Amino acid sequence: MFDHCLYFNTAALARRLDREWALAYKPFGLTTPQGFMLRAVLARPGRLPSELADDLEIARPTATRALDALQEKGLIHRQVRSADGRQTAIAPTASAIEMGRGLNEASAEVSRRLKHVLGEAGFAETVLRVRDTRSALRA
Amino acid sequence: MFDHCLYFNTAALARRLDREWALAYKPFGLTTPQGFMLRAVLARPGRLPSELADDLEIARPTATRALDALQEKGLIHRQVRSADGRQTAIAPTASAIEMGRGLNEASAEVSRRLKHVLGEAGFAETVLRVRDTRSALRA
DNA sequence: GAGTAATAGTTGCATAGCTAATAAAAGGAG
DNA sequence: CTCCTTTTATTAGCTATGCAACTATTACTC
Repeated sequence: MFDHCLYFNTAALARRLDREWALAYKPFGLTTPQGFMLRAVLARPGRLPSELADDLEIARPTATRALDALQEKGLIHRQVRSADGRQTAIAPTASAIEMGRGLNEASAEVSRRLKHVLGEAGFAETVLRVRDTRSALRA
Repeated sequence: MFDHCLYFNTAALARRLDREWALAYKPFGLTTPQGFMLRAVLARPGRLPSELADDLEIARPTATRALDALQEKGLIHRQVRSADGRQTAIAPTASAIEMGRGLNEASAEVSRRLKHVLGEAGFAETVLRVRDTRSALRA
């Protein structure tokens, strides 16, 4: 019925992919968004919530909530910056750093599996089209 | 950071597109998912919640909630089927039918605008790639 | 330097989505 | 017929997301 609708197809695919990732991150006690947030923190420790929100293309309050969840699990901590008291640096805990390697391996495994199912070329082409579409709608 | 991740790009695009549709449906007092659900009901009155859930590729409980919202707004009503007491037929109210034309026009307008921004070919190609990816992950 | 504007983060409130559990009806086996 | 299974729909509980409003801090203006 909505076969030709970009929104419908995109949203349905996003839900489907979330299930893949959720399964991969479950052993770490993380949901999909939490897993991505933690990977972003691990990739560049000390960044601000607003920067992380930009990275993940989510609203700032959503980033706050994801960070709350990670803090609750003892995976990140917040440190108010002395230079500017409005800003808080987000750093991974030792426990998160330890988890990092496994998390990246699990992530790579999901990508591998998807590429296998979709074909290397099909996967790349789809990512490209979706990213281009996002860029075009940037405004 | 997640430029090559299919999930990240797809989920971000879905959120971006939701904003377009939300704007278009706002004058009708509907959210994006509610608008799509109502269009599905209007397209084929008398169907079951489970069939609508399949159409929209959402879980049955999610369909129940969307229908609750539409019923609350006086746009659909549920009728238990006499043939099988487990099933309920979903029908649009007169008010919903009246809204139907405007809703479809607003929907067409969104598609038109997106095609204009993305280019007719780019739009079609993206829809195709996303739909094919969904099919490939059907299993 | 006092008052105003801007900025970072958070909180409040609402919606959508899922899984698991429940209720009710129908179907099937004996 | 009675018990068990299957099916439809719903409810319960949780997470993610966004907008709007609020707080605290910094920056700017005069």
